[in-house]
Amino acid sequence: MSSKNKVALTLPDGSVREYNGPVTGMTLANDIGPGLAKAALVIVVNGEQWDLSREIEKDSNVSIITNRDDEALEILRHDAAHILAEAVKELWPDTQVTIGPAIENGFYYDFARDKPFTPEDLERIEQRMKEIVERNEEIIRTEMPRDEAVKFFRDMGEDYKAEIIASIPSNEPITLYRQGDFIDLCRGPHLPSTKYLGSDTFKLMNVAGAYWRGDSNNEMLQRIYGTAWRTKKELNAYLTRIEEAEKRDHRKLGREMGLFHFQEEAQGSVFWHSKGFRVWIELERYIRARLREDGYNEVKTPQLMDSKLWEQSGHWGKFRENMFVVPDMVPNAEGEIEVPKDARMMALKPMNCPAHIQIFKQGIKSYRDLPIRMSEFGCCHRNEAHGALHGLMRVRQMTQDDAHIFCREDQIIDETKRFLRLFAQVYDDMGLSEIKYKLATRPEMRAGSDETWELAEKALAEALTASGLEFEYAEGEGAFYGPKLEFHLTDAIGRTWQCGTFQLDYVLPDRLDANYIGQDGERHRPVMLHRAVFGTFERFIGILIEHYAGRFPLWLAPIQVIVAGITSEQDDYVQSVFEKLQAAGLRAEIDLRNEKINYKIREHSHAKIPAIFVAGGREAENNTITVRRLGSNNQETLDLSDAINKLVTESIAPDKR
RNA sequence: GCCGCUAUAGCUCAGUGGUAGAGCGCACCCUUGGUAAGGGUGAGGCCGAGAGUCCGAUUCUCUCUAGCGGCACCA
Repeated sequence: MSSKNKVALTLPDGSVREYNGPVTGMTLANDIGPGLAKAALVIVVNGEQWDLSREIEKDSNVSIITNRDDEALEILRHDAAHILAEAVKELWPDTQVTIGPAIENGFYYDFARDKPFTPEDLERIEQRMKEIVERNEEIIRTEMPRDEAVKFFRDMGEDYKAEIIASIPSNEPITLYRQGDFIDLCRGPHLPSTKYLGSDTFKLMNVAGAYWRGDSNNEMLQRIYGTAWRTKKELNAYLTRIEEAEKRDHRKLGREMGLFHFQEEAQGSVFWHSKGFRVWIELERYIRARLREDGYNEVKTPQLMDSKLWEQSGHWGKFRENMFVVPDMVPNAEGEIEVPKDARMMALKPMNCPAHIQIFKQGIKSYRDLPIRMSEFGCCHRNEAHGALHGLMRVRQMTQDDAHIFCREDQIIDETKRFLRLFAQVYDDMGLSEIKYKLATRPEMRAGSDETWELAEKALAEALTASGLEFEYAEGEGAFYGPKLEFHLTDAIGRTWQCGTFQLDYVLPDRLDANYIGQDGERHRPVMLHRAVFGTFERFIGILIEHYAGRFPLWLAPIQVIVAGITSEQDDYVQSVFEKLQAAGLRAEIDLRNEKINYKIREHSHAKIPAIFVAGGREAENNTITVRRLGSNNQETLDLSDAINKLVTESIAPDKR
């Protein structure tokens, strides 16, 4: 028991330091050693990050965060955001500040103002930030009573800040941070002064619009993004990393490799060129085989269906603005389009599920028939917002490797596990390992009872855990008809995309009146599991292009091998090699151009062709071939049949190995 | 859909109030060369679409369309 004034601080190594009264983190660090005092950034007091200048009044467990700790970077970036805000306020005092957190790789700050920031403004701001860093302004924490704080910010014309205070729970203190003349509402903690952020370790990246509080009903603010690091070296490494990553961008590679293109007349829909479509064909063959192995039966359902069905399914109500709707009519002889009032409305399917239920409903199903795993490479159309479209990742016409599993409630966990096994197999085959698993739970707007949701969410969590997968919850992100598992992959630029999905649905079978006869002779509702492994071919191929940086494994490569001759003397031999490669089922091309071998090698290497077969006089004479593989500067001369066999073996798809 | 930026040759990009240029690619010719660019010649553009200002617009202004970066929405 410590006396009233004494403060005992327990360090991570278990040692205890006693003080005769309140003590700051800075004092403690100084007492431990001058080296630590220099490196110290923030102190953790009973698990909570505190400023070094804040007085610790009670016995506590403490640890000191230095520049070397990962947490330091986040605090540094948060400081950078404040310095950004200070710079903007100095340059344009009328601009209102709102929020500015640290994010992955950097920070941002949202401002409210009429005039947009220009690139020149960004330069000025960055320059001013450097000045503020050099000023080495002390960052001072103060607490303020709630009412006073609201008035304080209102008087300054900072209405957003006043609004934020109102949303802070009443049991939490209102803290302000001052640096120079700039005062911001902030939870903290911050570093002792602005110079802790180096003047050459950060960079402003871009400006973008962002809604106040993330709500599209609110006004739009101007967000400035920046990146910040411990050292200039780290900053440069990051900038280089981004540059490198941009080279893998599937939109760039897709054009360079001639895989696909987009054009205005078909916004958001892909023109697949023959090379790109070869990847698709191979993937489709592969997943079809995997699905068949796993007990799925493939179907094909209509593209265009009466709006009545969509009304019944609930899509008309919930998904209407994303649906392409067409009247069931043709233009008159003059080509004019007049839609009669009573025209039947048809919709291009945005999903396959209602159609699959129609198939399920044909005939009477017994509990013995379940589960039924019904798959379809369904081509769907969704009228995505213009601003959402993004290369292959977000399109308006997409083909899913979709399937619906109709099952009894007692089969849910087994079916989930079974799906997770399939999923793991497929992603392993593709060499994709960095997958984020998320369990999306009940949203505010939802159908079904809480008990049902409780059960469904538990079932998914249990199946994930049983499959040994680590996951995080995405609260409130579930579909209105049920919770879902989301499988996220990251693209070259660091954005994450949901590919595979697994959703529980108690609602749709009910709305569309699907039932089966149970053991008890009564009718029961089946549970419907919506699931996709790739998600959509479009997005998945986009991810694969970036994942492989265009260097597809042999089984997926659009062109697997190119045969090139050294001189025109070997044209006949080269032609015969090419024919043998084709006969062996390989995707081969031939290069008889009047170019030097150096040139051909360079060009085909740039085109990311996995194998180049070179034939000169020696090869033609001995019936051999010299093989050069992508990524290697070595070459190897082999008997032609051996070389072909080797390639054939290597190009066997994972499902046939 | 919202905020901002961009749109010139197949690709990457210069450029100008007086209707355009480079490199790569492409075509033809010379060259027959052994593993990442051999040489020469040449053909390609309604300067995204529409309107306005001007004697004259690819250039300035406005509208539209598409793309890009975010936000919102979502596989």
